Amino acid sequence: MAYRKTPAEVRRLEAAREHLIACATSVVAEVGWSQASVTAVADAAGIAAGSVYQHFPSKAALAVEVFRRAAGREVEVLGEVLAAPGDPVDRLGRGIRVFARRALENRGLAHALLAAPAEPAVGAERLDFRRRYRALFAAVVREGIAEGALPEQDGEITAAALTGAVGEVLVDPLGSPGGPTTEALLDELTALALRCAGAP
Amino acid sequence: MAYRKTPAEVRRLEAAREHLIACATSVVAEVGWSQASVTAVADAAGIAAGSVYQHFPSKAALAVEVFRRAAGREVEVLGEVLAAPGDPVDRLGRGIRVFARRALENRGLAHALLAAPAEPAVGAERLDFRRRYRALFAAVVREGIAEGALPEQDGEITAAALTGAVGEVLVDPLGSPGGPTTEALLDELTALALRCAGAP
DNA sequence: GGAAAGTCTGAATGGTGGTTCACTCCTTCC
DNA sequence: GGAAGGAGTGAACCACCATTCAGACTTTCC
Repeated sequence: MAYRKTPAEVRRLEAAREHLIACATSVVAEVGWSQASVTAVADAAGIAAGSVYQHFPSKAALAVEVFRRAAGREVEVLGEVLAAPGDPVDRLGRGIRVFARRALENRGLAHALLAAPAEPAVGAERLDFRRRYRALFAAVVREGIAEGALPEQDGEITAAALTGAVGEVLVDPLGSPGGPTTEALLDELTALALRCAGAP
Repeated sequence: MAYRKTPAEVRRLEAAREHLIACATSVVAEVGWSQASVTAVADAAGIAAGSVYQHFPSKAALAVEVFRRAAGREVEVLGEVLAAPGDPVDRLGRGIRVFARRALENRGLAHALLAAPAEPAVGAERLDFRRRYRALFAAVVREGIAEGALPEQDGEITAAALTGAVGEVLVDPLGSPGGPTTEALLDELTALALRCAGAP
């Protein structure tokens, strides 16, 4: 064996991979999955198209990685807010607010995660993502019911509705033009979500 | 001029076009937009691929027509229910029920209209479709507010949320397997929607 | 320094699917 | 009946991308 990867070399490769993922994420957030060709992504990362295949076996694999990273961050943040100690209804409101604020702050990415047309592999990932969101919301709703703060209801359905409602409000051009300010939109959305769950 | 279209001929062409649209709609409902190739649609209609271009200038034009027809029917039905005379809150509940029931009865089509990946032209049509749905719901919500039956709120946002909520609950695999019955799901969804709008 | 073993490149390859077009078949009208 | 012109056909065409691969360039290790 005349070649063993030196730690520096390993780090360099790792960094290149991360850089590629980061650039791909930007491209996707800007132009959507369908326009994010291998060439476009490679160009953005400053490498040749062929080099993408040093890091990922296929375009789909890269896309899935991009999705997982971004979605994972979101789920994690939401999970922390919802799992904090305190009144379930308060936490639900704060969770909605965080979910919505983050989406509004990075609309492109939010759109990519929630709605933008994508290849099947990413679509499957997205289902999982929504399911995880749903599970988080459902848990808090159930807690609220147990405490008597929320009326009897199917937590799963309410959770799905919350995800859908926030997604719909955000994805469509409601928040951009002459519409309400971000803060007003967040207030309205939070109030709506609490009504939706049946909070007084 | 040695050829003027006879009425019978015109009717025959019209029928062929309608037949093509109907078959295309079925194909789309069954396999989604992305799998509905020109060849697949033509096969379903029993004509050659090239013949599609006798009726439509491009695949996108056919897709848009298919979408418009189906979406138009839905908007019309919902519009009738929501515009009926009577208590706004009642009408809202009935509207949600109709929206949801129709979607559950033809899941494939509902999925195609609401969520399935599609080419940009169809995507644009879909935005319009959702906007029309929103406008219908928003009008009823505003009526409810004016009558004092619903609390103060931004009708547009509530309407968007209702659309998103119903869509999310329906599109994802919530209603198919061991989940609740259709009727139970409809009840739950209606209750949720009314809570969402702030009905007592 | 130089051989071995990578990494990187980007033009060529291949598959997919919408669109075209030369041709056949059918309807109209004299 | 037959000329004129539209409708229908389906194989060929073409554009678009993901993917590959032979060669150029780099790094490792003796």
